[in-house]
Amino acid sequence: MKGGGRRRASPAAVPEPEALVTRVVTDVAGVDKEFDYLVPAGVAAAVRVGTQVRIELNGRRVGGWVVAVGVEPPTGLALRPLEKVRGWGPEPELVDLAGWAAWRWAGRRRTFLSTASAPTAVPVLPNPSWRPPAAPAGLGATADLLAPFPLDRPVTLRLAPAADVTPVVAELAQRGPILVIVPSVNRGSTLATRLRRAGGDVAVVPEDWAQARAGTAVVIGARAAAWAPCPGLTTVIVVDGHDEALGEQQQAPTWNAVAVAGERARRAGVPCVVVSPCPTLDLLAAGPVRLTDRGTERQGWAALEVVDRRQDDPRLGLYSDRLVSRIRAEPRVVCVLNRTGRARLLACASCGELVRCERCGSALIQQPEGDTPRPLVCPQCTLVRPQVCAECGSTRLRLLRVGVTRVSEELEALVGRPVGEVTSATVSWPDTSVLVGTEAVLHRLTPADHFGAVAFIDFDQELLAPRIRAAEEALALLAHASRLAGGRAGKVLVQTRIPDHPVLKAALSADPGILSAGELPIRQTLRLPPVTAVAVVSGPAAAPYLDGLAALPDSPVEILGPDRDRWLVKATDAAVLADALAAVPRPAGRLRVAVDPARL
DNA sequence: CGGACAAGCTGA
DNA sequence: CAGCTTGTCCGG
Repeated sequence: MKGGGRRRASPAAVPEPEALVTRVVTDVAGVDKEFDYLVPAGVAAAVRVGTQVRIELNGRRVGGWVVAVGVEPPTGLALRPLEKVRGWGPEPELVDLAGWAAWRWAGRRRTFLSTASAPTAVPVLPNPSWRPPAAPAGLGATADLLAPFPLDRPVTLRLAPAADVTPVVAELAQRGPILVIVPSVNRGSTLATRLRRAGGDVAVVPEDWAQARAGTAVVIGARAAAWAPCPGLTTVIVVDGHDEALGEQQQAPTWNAVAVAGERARRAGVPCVVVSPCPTLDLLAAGPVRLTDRGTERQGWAALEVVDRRQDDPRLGLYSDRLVSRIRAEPRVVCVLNRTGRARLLACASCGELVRCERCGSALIQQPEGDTPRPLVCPQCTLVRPQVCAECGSTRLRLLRVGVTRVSEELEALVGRPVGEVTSATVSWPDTSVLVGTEAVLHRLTPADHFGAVAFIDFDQELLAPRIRAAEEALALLAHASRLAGGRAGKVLVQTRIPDHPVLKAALSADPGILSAGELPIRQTLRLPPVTAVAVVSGPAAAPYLDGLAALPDSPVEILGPDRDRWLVKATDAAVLADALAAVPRPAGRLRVAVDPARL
């Protein structure tokens, strides 16, 4: 702090040499620049790195974050004062981490600062609450896994799907404040409840952001919690580190909570502990994996039954005899099919033409409700047309791919019991002993719902999905189902025409290592992550940007494409890729850079 | 992002 | 040449 005996700040625009000046990153899309402002004497104590402020920029009031205090502004500028101090913001270390993430995923700092901030203004902090949960009575087979951790890279603990992570988290909380990142809000509230029951002070973010910022024993939250405040942090824990929900896949920047957690822990000099029943190649590449004994691991995976459908007549449809008899035999079953609605793909029974939207070309689906014949609707542009073929006018249409609604109707008839339906859009579902749902059903239910069996109706859809990590995600589904079904006592059934797939072998023997051993050579051959680092570049401004990348000295990146106006940029590792992407100035216009996306 | 301002197009 | 559109620049 300079100018202890500072004179009163004059209202004049020309700063006095000793006036306190801050540097601010604005919360305005498109303004990726820092601006300097004077700190009014009355609020100087509240202004630190991370503080959220309001400033006047070009005649309008906008939000921003203080990223430096006591800077030397460029000469000859008439500085404005800060309009207002909005309240507490991210810790200074997280402001730095936002800069790292902006580099790592070719994004903007404000995206990450915004994620690291409270949902509503926090003018004052509550009192800290440091009470940890009671230490677990015994850790059993997991005790050895908690041997001293390296501080420079994450460690993955391979715990079976049905294993409870609460004792591990409680044990680590004995060392001081911990940050726990989980893949879903549901998972977070379950864990929070258990830790609170054990007497721990727990802040669940984003709701309890202010308490987390003030200081508490355990901070828990979903993906964005990788950016939650946690004063005195001693360990970062990621639960289900394989889960794709830990990565932002929809919009750029496509950051990943496991990578943020790892870097955050490394910078703080504390361990990053990742727990996963099925560590991905990305996790294996990031750091060592610690295993329990095989017997313990087996106990946490459900018995898997593979129904080989290669010999079945395709006209038999989605339901093998074995599937139907198993569902009849089980007291409570969940069936999973990753498609909503009645019919996801229709063809004309006379001319064979696919039923597509005449306006936008996407496949029309059958309206899920209403009178028969059900009209056809376009999921893309909401065009509606009666059930006729646009080519030949025939009204006879054939179902090529069936959706969840249709399946629940058909199963009800086949099994002779009422069937409920759960999709991501479902608010509440009936208390039936058979449920049919999209993958969302696995996220909505918990082991406490006592569904002892999970059946995947069309598992090949998962195994063959056009995503880089499709196989790993398929194994993750089986792990999730195993947890829901209650481990060894539960049952998981899959219908498939690829019964020898490594995913199924791995789940059958409760050994996820079988899948990684098979996947790594594929990634090596195709030169895909984690062997390389890739980015997909698209948008109107992509072409000049790629010209810039191609012109970089020593060609650090390989450029492939364009394929449908998208280019693929490959480098030997994430740092080389990030350096290259940052070295080229972004041309004006819209440009999307997705680093390490789910699909290419 | 959104305002300011400059350069380009149009029509009477 | 007013009146309007389109493009580029800039903000402390």
